[in-house]
Amino acid sequence: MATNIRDVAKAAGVSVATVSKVLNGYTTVNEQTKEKVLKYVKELQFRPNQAARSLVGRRSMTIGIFLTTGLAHPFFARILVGMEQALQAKGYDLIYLAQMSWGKEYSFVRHCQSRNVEGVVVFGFQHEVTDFGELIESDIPAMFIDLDIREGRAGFISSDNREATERAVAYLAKLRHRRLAYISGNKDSYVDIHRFAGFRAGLEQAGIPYRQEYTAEGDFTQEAGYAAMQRLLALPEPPTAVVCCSDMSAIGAIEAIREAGMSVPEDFSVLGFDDIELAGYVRPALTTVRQDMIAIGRKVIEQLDALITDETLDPPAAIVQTELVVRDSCGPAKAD
Amino acid sequence: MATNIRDVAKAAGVSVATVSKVLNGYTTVNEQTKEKVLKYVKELQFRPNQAARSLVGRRSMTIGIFLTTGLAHPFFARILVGMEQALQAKGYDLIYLAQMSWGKEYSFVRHCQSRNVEGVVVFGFQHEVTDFGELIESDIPAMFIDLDIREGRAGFISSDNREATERAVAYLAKLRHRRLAYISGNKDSYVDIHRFAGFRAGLEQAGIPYRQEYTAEGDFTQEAGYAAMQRLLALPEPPTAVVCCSDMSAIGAIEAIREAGMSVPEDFSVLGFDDIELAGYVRPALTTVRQDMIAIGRKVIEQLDALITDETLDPPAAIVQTELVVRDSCGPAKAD
DNA sequence: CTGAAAGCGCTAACAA
DNA sequence: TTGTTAGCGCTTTCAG
Repeated sequence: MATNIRDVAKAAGVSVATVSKVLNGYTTVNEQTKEKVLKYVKELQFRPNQAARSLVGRRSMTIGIFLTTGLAHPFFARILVGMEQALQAKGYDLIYLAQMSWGKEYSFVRHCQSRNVEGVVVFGFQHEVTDFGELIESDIPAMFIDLDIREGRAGFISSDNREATERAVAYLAKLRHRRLAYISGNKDSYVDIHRFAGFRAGLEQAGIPYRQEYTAEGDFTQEAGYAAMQRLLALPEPPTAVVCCSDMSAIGAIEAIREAGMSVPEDFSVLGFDDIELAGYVRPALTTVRQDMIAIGRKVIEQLDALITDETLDPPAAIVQTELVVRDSCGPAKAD
Repeated sequence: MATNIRDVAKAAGVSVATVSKVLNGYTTVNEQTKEKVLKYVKELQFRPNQAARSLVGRRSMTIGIFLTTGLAHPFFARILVGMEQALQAKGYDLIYLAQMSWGKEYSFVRHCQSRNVEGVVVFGFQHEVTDFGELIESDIPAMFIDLDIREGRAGFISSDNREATERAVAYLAKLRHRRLAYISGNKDSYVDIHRFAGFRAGLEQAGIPYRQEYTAEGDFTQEAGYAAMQRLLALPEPPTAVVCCSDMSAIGAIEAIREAGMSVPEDFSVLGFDDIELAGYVRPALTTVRQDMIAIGRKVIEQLDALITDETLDPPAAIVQTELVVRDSCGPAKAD
């Protein structure tokens, strides 16, 4: 059986209260006694039972995680890596609330409460999919990734989507492209709205008029990228370059371009977004905007911890820098 | 504040004991009372506090997870997807014990105990890296993935590595390759031992004598695959086909073959293992052994649940079927 | 500076 | 069939 505080107290010849005080850093304990207690804590490898701890109102050191998109999301793994570092630094464990499915009978908030979760990180891209009202009203500290919710005790974090896309357009413009297209992600998603805004801003910067027909709707997937590109190519005056809202769309777009008998980057430039692992392996290797998912993971925990430990803190809207990774999918515009 | 059992009892006009009995499925409760209690449970959205529950010795419905390799492992995401299904079905939540680092000061087992974890899944590939002795002695039900530990209350699960590789060799032999090489993973890993055994068995089946010099040591990475292939290519009589212990090694191997001025699959056939996402995207697309990581994830939880709920159960050694995915990286041997 | 005792939310004997 | 009560392991007043 696991050792408990009484075992330690008995071994050290003190009361459980004293052991508890030592463990919780009270200064009202004699240095001698403290040493003695600590000695037995180490010897017995005692770790206070978290359940009992959180029961008496102490911190549970548990953070919950929820994904609206399911575990299969391509970034999830990397975000987790980043979270891991911060989790360790701050002393939290991460609990994946598996039974969750938002809706009528089931209450995510209740689930969190029953698990004594101190805070929760939510990862997803669409507002409509789920109703976060209950969570926001619950006053459980929360951090959203790629979802601009900032209300009550909930903040969010995301990449600098707008600037990143603006820079991407500038890069393409420097390659002398003038007919620039945009393949969007899901139209109402936070990231798409900002990337699209960046696209338009970039156009303006470069003195290129915006053309409605050069915006093709997608949904972040390869299939959508493929279909969107086909539509773009069917235009009377097709574009010569495209910025895609995701690497997967970019891959789909390249597929469509190839099928139309053209090659990338000679005839057409394709710029992606994300820099997923695949990006460096497909041919041509993708020129793309790298999102620093590890930094996002780390920061989301740091911010959440801040929210948890400081009740008065205004919920953050954290932005993480991106970087344009130049590979082989973009080239100079052909003089025509 | 979260509702507790007393709130429900008060609302329903019964004692807390009655509420508890209803919730725990005791049959000694009047049908009327039960209905009434259930009504208020639903109305107040009551969920018993897990901490209190596990404190009194009830099940915590919590499974811990530990990765010797860190979160960045390429399979982890897919395994998680599989685990998710089973977790939901069985009603567990998953806790990632983040502060862990095995060794002197830190006890993984204590950590599990302090979190009232009912069972734990461990994922990694090398025995040496960590000492699992403490875990095995602790009697905490455990399931290892790709690590053949079967002792006490610990079992394991893995793909049919031996048969898979044997089949892969048979496939290559059918393409009339006779000079078959093997690029290994870490030599002492469970999976490599079995894959290598399968390689030799396949050779024997095909009536091809084993040649020591055709076995090149790697460590699952792309770099190792690249280096191993270079060594193979430098042989006086180089092989014409290679089976690699991972897709990443296969990708590295292809790189080396190209650099040597040959092409895949025309001059050299390369067969991978895993079928990671990349496998279908690199050129040539990899012919490879697909590991069903989703099934592994699902099964590992099911087996762990069995171990948890049945104290007398013998720890399982579960094997999951693989499938040879034929793409473009293997072709017929050139008649020479 | 130390310890006795109450109580966190829940379950399980035991009484009624 | 229901309620009273002790106690899980811990923290925290409050006396000593």
